[in-house]
Amino acid sequence: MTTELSTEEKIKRAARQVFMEKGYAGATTREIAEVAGINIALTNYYFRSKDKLFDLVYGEAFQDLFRIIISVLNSELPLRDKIGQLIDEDVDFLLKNPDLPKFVMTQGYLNNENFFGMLTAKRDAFLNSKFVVQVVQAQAQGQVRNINPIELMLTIVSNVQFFFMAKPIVSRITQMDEAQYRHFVLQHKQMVKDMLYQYLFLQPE
Amino acid sequence: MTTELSTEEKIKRAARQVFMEKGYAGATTREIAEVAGINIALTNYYFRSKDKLFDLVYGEAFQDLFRIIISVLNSELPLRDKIGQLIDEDVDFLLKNPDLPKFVMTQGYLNNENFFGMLTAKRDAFLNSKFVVQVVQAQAQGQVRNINPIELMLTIVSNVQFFFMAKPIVSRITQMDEAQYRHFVLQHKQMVKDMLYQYLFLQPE
DNA sequence: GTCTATAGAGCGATAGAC
DNA sequence: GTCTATCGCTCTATAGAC
Repeated sequence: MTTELSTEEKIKRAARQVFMEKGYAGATTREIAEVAGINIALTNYYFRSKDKLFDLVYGEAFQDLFRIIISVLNSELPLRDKIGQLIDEDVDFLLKNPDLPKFVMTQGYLNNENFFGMLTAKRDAFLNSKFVVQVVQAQAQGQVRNINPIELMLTIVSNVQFFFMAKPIVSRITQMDEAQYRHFVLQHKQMVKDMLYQYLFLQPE
Repeated sequence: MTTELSTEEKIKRAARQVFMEKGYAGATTREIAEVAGINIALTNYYFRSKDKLFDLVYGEAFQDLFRIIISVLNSELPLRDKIGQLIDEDVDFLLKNPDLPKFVMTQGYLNNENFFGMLTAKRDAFLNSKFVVQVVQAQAQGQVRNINPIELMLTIVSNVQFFFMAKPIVSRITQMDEAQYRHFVLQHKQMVKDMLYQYLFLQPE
């Protein structure tokens, strides 16, 4: 039995759902209020405006993802396992927030100063992470192919996010239902890992 | 000297630009008319409604991409070169239509019957392509790793599209300007090729 | 805190003059 | 074909009662 949520929390959850589904322009405060089971006036009472509510929802989701990723980047795992776990965590997160990539890519949101500052901070956290040290060291020892760590990270993300962003189109083309698609994505993780390992880790001759 | 465009063509180009930039919900017929240098009434005179104009723009862009891809799939190239060319053509197309993936992924467009029919036709064209025959044959001969051709194609697309979809965020994180980002994407093509070749083509022992 | 009612702006679409 | 003017609608935001 779920405990009764505060009105504020109900609005935030409704906003997350509707914004993620429709994007900023496509979402309306009316629909958010309806989903939350309250009226429009209350959304503005708690969050001042549609803009501010959007910023909040968007910022929180992003923070969550980055927090997880950076904690993996700085974990004690060896490089190979760490790459595997980055893929696992990325998939897990997106299974819970399947519309986030769409949401992220769609919004002309990047002029927002708060968001820009956050991005810069995360970039620095990445560059100073244990992960980058591990990559550079392994490359110096000739164990790992010489690729820019940022390009590597982006390649990992690329191979995961795509299947969430393109889900509507891919699941139609492949005629998979919800459960089948989920299974496909989980299985695809292993292919991505195999591909990256095979490419990255150089065989001793 | 560009020859003078017809009003119809001016509207179509303006619509392409504005829809790709803002998405369906974010775009307004007023802005399209303004970009085209005409008034709102004319957009409706030529294209009846915002919906129909959107369908047209979206459909044409999609057709262009699929036409190129399918012609490569059925070309006479050996498998390795064909995969390379799929990557090249995909990148080339997206350099000319950088907002198409965003446009595609964003729109809750997939309920449209025309579009669904088109997708199904393209899926069949893929499954019946020379490319699929080549993959299956090479797999039967143990030259290529056993992966579903659709998953392979999606992986190729995934590794290209991402850098266009995520461009605003990636170019900010990496602090690259327009020219630098273009160079990065072009260079990244080779990494994707190397990665796929390394993974797919099995070494004879 | 929560509601109803509504102001004020912007939207898509069209009527009607030229 | 092209325009101006405007209708009717929906949106965000808020005023004001409870």
